[in-house]
Amino acid sequence: MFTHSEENYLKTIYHLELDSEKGISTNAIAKQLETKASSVTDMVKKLSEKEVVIYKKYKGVTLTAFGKKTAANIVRKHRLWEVFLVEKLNFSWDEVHEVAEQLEHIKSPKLINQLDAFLSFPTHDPHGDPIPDKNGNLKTIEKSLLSTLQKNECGICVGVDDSSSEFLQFLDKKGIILGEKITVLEKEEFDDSLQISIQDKKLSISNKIANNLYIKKA
Amino acid sequence: MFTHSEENYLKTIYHLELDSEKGISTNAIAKQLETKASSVTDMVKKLSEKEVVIYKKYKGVTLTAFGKKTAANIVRKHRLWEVFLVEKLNFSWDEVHEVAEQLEHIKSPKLINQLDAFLSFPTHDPHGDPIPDKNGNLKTIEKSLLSTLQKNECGICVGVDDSSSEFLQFLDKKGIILGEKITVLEKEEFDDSLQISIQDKKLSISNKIANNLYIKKA
DNA sequence: ATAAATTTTTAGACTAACCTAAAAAATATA
DNA sequence: TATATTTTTTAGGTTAGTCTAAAAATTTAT
Ligand SMILES: [Mn+2]
Ligand SMILES: [Mn+2]
Ligand SMILES: [Mn+2]
Ligand SMILES: [Mn+2]
Repeated sequence: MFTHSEENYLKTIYHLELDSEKGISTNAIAKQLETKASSVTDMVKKLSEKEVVIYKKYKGVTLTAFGKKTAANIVRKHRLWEVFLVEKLNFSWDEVHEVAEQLEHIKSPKLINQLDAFLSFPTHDPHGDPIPDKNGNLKTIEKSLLSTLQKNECGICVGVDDSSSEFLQFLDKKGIILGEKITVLEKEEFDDSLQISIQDKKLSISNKIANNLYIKKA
Repeated sequence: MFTHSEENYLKTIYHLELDSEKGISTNAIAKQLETKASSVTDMVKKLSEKEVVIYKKYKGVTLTAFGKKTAANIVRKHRLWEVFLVEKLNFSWDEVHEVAEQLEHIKSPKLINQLDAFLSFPTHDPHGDPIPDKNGNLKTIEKSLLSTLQKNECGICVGVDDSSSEFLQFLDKKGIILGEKITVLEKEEFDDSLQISIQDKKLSISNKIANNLYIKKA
């Protein structure tokens, strides 16, 4: 139905649409896919032909309902494979993205349904991102950035915003693990750094870190 | 390193070389890959550039040592994925080929090593075909076609020659399962059909079937 | 409101992987 | 051995997906 490349475009547009109201610009897509805006223009014309996006020259693109569902399914596959790699093949959470990037393009509805069952129908991937259901629906939980918590507030660490290996490895080193309770002990005014406790340990983290960690308020 | 298409060519040449002494003709490759001989000529030139095959105009191609190792690794991936699909995801042996055909192209050495371990280092795929080791070496066991057995001889059913879904589903229907002991009760002269026993059942099978089942003599 | 800067599209070109039709080489046949 | 048949290669063309450079549209700044 869709080529490897078309699928990557769809997924990118899907992600970009999640945090933006307006049409997605060719430049934004190009930046994400590390390609050129002119290549994006060509591709969005094709995607428009295939009725997965609405494209108005100079106005950017938006996914159609069909496009959204198609894209969500690719995201579903990506995240399920990530769970598989971590849970079953002992990959660490900073190693899975690249491989999932390939696996997400495997075409077999049975494969993905069986995988889902094999993994006991996970709801989130190793980075705390929600896994779309078969119909492409995302159930979004209300989560806040750690940086928005006040002194003495606490919550469960449920996800990361930046999921680069560098950041993930940094979290590993600090001992910050998804699913653990984090309490803000102290909040420094002048640099917005935090003193937190997690698993009986106390540690100090910068605002940059706090801006990339999601907390579900208790 | 190699494109999806190059990998498919390598794998095809590898399989064709297993039962042929001479160079593999462009026509043979074209037939297998359902493409045209002229396309094959183009591709073998490229593969020759990349030093995975030796190509002499009008003389066919042969894999180099490097090409053989590369091809064996693709076959290794294909067969490990087939095991995974059957053992872990409840696919039946007639459904796995198409999906493995896609999965074999996923590039990640760690993935395949971990998968191998996860599956407890299987030596054969669901069709009884051997899985090459990390270095591309195949350990071939001596097996015979069921059609070569004489009356009252017996052996373990270890593989199929034809692994089309039609044939595999036919075997399922008949109750012929890999790993089971088969005894030849009777051999008809005029049509080479056999009366066999398997798992306490007696059944009659045609020569065509007997020519597509491998037996390890007891 | 005009001009300048930025963004986006168009035009033209490239490569990979195919194709068809024609030419050339190898093989089979008389 | 000469001729006919088959196999293989070459020549030229197509499509997908990419690129650079130039043109056009939009946005920002004066
Ligand atoms: Mn991808
Ligand atoms: Mn993820
Ligand atoms: Mn393949
Ligand atoms: Mn197989």
